[in-house]
Amino acid sequence: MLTERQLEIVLAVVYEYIKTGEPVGSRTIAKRYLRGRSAATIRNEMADLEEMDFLYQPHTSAGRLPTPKAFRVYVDAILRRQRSPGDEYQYWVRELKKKRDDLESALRYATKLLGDLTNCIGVAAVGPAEEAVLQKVEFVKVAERTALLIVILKGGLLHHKTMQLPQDMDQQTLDELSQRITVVASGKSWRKVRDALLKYVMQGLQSYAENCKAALNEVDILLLKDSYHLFTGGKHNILSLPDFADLSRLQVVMALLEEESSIAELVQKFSPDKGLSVMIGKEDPAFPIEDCSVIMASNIADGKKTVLGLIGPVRMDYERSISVLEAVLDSISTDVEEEVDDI
Amino acid sequence: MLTERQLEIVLAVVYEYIKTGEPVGSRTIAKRYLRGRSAATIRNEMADLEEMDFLYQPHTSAGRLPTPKAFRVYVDAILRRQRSPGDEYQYWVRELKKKRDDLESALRYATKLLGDLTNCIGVAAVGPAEEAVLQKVEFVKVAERTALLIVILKGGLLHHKTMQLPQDMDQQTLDELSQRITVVASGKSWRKVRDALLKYVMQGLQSYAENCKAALNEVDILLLKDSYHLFTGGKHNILSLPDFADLSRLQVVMALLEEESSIAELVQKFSPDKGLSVMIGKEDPAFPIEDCSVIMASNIADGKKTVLGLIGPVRMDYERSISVLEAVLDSISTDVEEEVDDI
DNA sequence: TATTAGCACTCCCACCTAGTGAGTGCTAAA
DNA sequence: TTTAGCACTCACTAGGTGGGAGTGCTAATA
Repeated sequence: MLTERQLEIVLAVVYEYIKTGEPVGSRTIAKRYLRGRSAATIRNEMADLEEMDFLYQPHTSAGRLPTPKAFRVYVDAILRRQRSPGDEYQYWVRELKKKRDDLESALRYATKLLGDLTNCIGVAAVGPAEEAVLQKVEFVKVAERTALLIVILKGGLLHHKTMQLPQDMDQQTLDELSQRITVVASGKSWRKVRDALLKYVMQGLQSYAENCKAALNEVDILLLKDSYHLFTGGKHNILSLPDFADLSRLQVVMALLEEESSIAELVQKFSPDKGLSVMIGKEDPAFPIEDCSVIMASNIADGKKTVLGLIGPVRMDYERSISVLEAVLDSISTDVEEEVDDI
Repeated sequence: MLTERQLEIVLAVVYEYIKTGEPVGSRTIAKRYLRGRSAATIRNEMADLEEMDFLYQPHTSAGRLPTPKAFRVYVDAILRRQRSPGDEYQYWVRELKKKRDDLESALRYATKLLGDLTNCIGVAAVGPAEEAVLQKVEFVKVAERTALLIVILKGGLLHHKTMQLPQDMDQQTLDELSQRITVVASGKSWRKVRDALLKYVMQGLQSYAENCKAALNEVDILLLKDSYHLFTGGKHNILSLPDFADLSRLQVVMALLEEESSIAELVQKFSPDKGLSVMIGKEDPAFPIEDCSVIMASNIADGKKTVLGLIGPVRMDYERSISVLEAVLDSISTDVEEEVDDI
């Protein structure tokens, strides 16, 4: 589809455009990237590339700008090649690792860091605690037919939720229920024990069958179906970018970011085994903003699916952004070992 | 200090400026606000008011703009007079009341609502649970000399925190400790029982005196000294305001908002018995942004100090903003009754 | 056939130049 | 004390100009 030389030109235009933000002329390319050829030759190639929708001119007598298609080619080239971890920002990443206390605050800090290091907006999302290992499950009665469900995960993480009970239940019976669940589930991941649990839990609590089912279901929701919790940081960074000098464009981006639902959709869609992915311009309908790119990567942290991302202008330094993102994600991620033990 | 007529002119200039955003001329004031007098008269008065630092001219041949001093006069006049609850936004406030589930999400929603209704940035902060009534206190061992402290408040609210124990302690002893604290504190506010608690808690746990002290201290921190948790919403609103057409100004505001610490300071300083207060321009050093005003009000919600605020341009519709803020705050606030019972 | 030098052409942009109008300060009269 | 009148100031706009970067096309060249 593209000749070797055309590819070279496309990559050069994108690279130069990312650096300067200005339309790139044939002379520049000839002088800095394809020294053997003259500007006229490049011009001919460029005219072809324009027909093929890799380049376009903002007006007749201007240089060329890359289209999203050209960015795609450029980013794919970066992703294909082996990336080396940059050094300048390693200090910050170590700093983050040092401060890493609970996941929430780590992510909050990470989004700021991501944003500041790349001049983009940092986003983070934690999903359900699918891989987490349980330590204790407890129900506390807080009102008639209302209980507070508390799940403590290994490492001291705590999840809780207020739930309605189909039948009223006194605290003693709730304790019995808590006890039964804890005995079986402790030291294992919920995903593995949930199916085997109901029969055992019901023993001695037959008259509360409905409650038992409801209780297990709520734990299910809490640990497996909990929606993603979002963080963003460094929003102010993009204000200084020339790409967003236009206020109306800025407003669209900010409004979308505050909406959260579209970001959540984006994260939801992004399955962790995808590694790292880059969306350019309006490639993904969930983030339909021209001139914005999204980079996302994910891993497991504290037993939870964790997605880290960057939102910035299409004209961003992808190379740097990607390696910052990878480094930060790496320093957030943890592997929690699970006790091997059956019911 | 100001004659009756001068005051009238100041209020008129502020009012007109808030409406139009343009410098206000003597003719406008004469025609719309002081019909008896001619423009020339108003001009003379205005020259005096300029000397007194209530008005200024952006350039020689322009109308007058109000200084922060003039805004102060205007706002004080509003605050002095009885305010009527507006009707147009009552629908949204009712909606908020309907959705009011847990305090966190209510505040999150409230900040959005505040922002959208007033075209400002909504902020909210919840402080320590000073007034809350306890239901249960529990310690769960999660590692060698590390325990998870869980405090359940009446109504099913939960606070938790990981703490270090001076001495190691097995779960059984931790249970004993939990039990002792719960028995005394349940049904009362922590503030009232904390001082009387230590002696009782130590009984039977003499050899763990250090741990007991540490444990009570941690509950103290969790319930009384916990720092404010901040929310902001509707940040995108100010992007469309002509007052922030200047990107650099916008950037300063956004950066400050993301910093959080200065907002926290602002909230911290604001003591709840102050009712409602308005800071104009750089009146408060904690929010040193020219052309920005802050309105804050606070109350108790779910036993916690709750501050609601608005950050917007100095040129905002104070009348509307104040009444929206009061209405939203009112719909968030709750009074929790406390059981009357002594140790 | 691919490449290149030359040249006319296009169009943005920065700069300048009135012209317009809203609003002022000052003065002198009511 | 108030007001009409008038000269003056200054931001804002529209229209005009020159320079420069970059193009497309053509014809000569390897």
